[in-house]
Amino acid sequence: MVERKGGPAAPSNRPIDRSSQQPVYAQLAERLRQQISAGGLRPGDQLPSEAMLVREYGVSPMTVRRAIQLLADQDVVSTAQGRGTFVKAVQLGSATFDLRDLQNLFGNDAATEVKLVEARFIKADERTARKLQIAGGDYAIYIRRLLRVGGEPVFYHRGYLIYDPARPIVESELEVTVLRGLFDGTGTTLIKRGELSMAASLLTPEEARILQVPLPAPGLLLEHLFFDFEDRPVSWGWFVGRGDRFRLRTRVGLE
Amino acid sequence: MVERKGGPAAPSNRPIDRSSQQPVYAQLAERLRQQISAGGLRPGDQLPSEAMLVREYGVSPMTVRRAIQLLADQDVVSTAQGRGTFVKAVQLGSATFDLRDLQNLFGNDAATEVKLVEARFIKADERTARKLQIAGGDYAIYIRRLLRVGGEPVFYHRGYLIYDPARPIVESELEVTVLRGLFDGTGTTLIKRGELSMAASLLTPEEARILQVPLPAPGLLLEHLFFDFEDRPVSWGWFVGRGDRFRLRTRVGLE
DNA sequence: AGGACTAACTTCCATAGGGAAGTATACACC
DNA sequence: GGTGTATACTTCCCTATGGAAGTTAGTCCT
Repeated sequence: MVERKGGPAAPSNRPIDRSSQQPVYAQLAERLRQQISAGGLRPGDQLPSEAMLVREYGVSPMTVRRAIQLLADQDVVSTAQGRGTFVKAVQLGSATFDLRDLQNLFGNDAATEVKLVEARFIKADERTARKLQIAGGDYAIYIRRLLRVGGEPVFYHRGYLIYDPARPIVESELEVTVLRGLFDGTGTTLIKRGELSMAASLLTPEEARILQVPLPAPGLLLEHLFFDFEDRPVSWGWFVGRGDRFRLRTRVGLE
Repeated sequence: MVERKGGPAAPSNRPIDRSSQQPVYAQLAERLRQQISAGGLRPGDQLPSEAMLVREYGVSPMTVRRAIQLLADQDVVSTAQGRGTFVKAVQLGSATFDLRDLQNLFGNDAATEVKLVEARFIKADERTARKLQIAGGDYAIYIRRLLRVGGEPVFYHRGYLIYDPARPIVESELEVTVLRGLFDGTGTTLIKRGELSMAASLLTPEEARILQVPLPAPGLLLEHLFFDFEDRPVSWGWFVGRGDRFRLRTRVGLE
């Protein structure tokens, strides 16, 4: 048997595939993730130091850092300067629900249709005026829209829009396609930021009628308030979805 | 007036502060973000190329890449090899609700208490057996817990735990403190991954009684299924929160 | 007019090395 | 026995450079 003269430990598995389409740093991150997933490294355990990984896999320090940073971004490991890199335990608190599932409702599928139920001028009541930062009694636009998938009502959307002839957004917001644009970013570019909140509610009689469910019924409420690039409110509204049909899913941990 | 012989455009603002605590790449990212936020760069616009930013700010290419990658991670810009880097429009679909708010309920505040309502053996019914991947009729552990903040009930948690003397997790799961550990990752390290889902529901009479609300009432339902490092189910359960008290918030866009 | 090729851009990847900043530990000293 | 100090380790940051890979626009040839 011939003694290796290389490092103290033999290269853990097969070496990195330099001809692969996948970048080296991604391959390295994948290796480490697999070691954790397979149980070779448990939560709290310290990973080999960057210098060791450099020797072990024969890659440059920056590449190793890049791989570890990737894992840190994904909450798989945590790093502490001067101490080392450690495997993170699963955190329920780090779970994130995103609205991409909801976005998929709009996507691709031609069976999705948005119907404009109503659009008219109203005088803003006290709450609406406060949200839109206009004077009470000023005019705003009130719109109601229904999102149907395969003929079935899924989402009911109501909102108030700023009415200001100097701001062109109103016109485009009335387009039924704008709903979809809001989700995938293809729509108007006049919005700088938005505040969202989600809660469970009881459907009002009107909501239940539109969504065609018997009362009492639960609804998932998604409220949104958008601002333009001058930080002025542009629109305020909310989606109401059937509680029994609507579910957000996510995962924590590995794989 | 003396003509500058440098680049075509003068250094946009003040130069990077090399003595700052904040790393150079972070400062650069912050500058670019501000330019976008102030409206100097609108959605769809192309950012200066990496080479130009290198000249403009007098930093190395890798540092520029780092800054841009940071913005790309945060969905502020998108990059396309060979074409350039562009400012992204606000996407509702990229919004993420995370449970950190919920985690804060447990944190620090001594006014938070977890009360163990019940814990006993049960024979798993068909649905529970399927979720936990055990035989129907096998024993499992059923626990009910109530989370109170400032004396008021906020969350009601029910769950089924695998009963297996060979697996030590059961003991620790019964500890009331484990709920908190699940959120911040300080608890048991035996969990490899989890599947979560969230929906709106009507409170059952039992839930309404425990949460002290009159019927009918909405509830926010958070279901969870955890697996150990052998990919076997460990626990299945769900949190029910008062719909009128419970709200997840988030933001999209800048600032 | 239409198609192949070239040149000039872009982002992306990886290397090699230097130094700053934080942490833990062994060891001499009082 | 405690206290400071030196040392070795860690992650972190930045530089400078070379080339791969993708896109776009123009030029030249047919």
